[in-house]
Amino acid sequence: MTTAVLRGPYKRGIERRRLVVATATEVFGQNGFRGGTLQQVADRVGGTPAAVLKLFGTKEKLLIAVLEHWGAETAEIVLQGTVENAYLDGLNRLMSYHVAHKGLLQLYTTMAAEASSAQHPAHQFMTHRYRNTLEQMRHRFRLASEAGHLQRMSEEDIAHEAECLLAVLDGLEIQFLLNPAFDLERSFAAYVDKVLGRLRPLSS
Amino acid sequence: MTTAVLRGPYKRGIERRRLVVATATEVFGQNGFRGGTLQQVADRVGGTPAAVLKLFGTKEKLLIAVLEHWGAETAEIVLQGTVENAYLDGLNRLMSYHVAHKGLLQLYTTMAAEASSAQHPAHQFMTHRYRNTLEQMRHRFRLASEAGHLQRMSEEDIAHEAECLLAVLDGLEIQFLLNPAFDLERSFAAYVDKVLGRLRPLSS
DNA sequence: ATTATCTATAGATCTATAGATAATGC
DNA sequence: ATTATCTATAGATCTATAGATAATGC
Repeated sequence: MTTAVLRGPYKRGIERRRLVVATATEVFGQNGFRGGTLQQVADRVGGTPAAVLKLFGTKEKLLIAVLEHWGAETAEIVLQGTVENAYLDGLNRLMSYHVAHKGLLQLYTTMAAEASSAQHPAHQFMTHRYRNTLEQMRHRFRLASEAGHLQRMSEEDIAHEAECLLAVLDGLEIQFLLNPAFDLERSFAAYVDKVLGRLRPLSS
Repeated sequence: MTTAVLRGPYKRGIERRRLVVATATEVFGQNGFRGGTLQQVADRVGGTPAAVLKLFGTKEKLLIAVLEHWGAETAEIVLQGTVENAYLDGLNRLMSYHVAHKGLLQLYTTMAAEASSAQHPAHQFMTHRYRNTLEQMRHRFRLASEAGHLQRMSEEDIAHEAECLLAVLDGLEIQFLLNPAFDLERSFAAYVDKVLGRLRPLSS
């Protein structure tokens, strides 16, 4: 009776997983989780649904992998922002990234809408994500305000600015997806400028 | 050889269609068009998928009926706004309606995201809808500005205000769907007040 | 007599599993 | 020897159609 030794995934398998995640991002983004199929993913990577499932176990686990990849990717970009601008420059960078990676953007907006049903497998992920994002935005406005980079703001003002900022972000992204000619980066940057202009300290 | 005489739908059939459209709004809103099934619709109205299909022909035609119903319903509400406020008060009313009719709101946001793929049956409908909505918002800002209810605005300013207005509308709705405790009406009204305050003529 | 609904079913999916074959890496 | 991939397939859907039965309204 020999003991089975787990060696973990091969190098090629890891690379394959990466490709499948990127492809599933597009498929789920364009058709939603329930509408997108493993067959579509397999076709696009040149393989079979069975092979895709062996790599991730179930369709739901594949979605989780896709969402986590998306979360890590975007968080890193936003954190490149600076305190002076309440990290709004990081959000500008995020817009550029989204324009360049439309599949990820489609996944994000599709999941935000689809996952509002409590039964959806991404429901928890998305509600947590939104709560966290709003909290971080408030935190950054607060930091910038306390450091004197922005006016003094009440907690109410901070909450409202954060809500509107996230809303404009999501809303302009939808407009871009429905009209590829729409200049997402320019429009969002204009909103950011307007916000910063409005909230700059009066003294300086 | 008798000539077949078309009598059109019975009273009960018309009522049934209304119920199916309302139910399909929820089903497509919660699961998307591809994810939502005729079986789900049939279960909720207490019938069979075959009966639902006989009323609308195909699943796609049912979606069209749902979208047209939604378009008519919302357009009527927005038109209750006044020129003095660039019809922004009509949008406030729309928010109240959406809070009271969550299924319709879910359909709207889900379709906006899902239909960005050119293959989606609602693609044309949604791209047209967004183009029209933006055009109407610009038109209303222009009217209010020319009538002296708002500051003089350049076409660029008007375009940017319209984009942001629609974006905030969509974005705050998503936040509400992902967090039912979120006060959508209050938040949107606050944005509207901010916009009107910023754009009121300096003289008055 | 027309419209509406149901049962039954065709034909095409979809997810997931089983078992065999191929590729990778110790 | 383990991991990865394929073929084949089970079992459960899904849309849509055909044909029979029930309900509606002239």
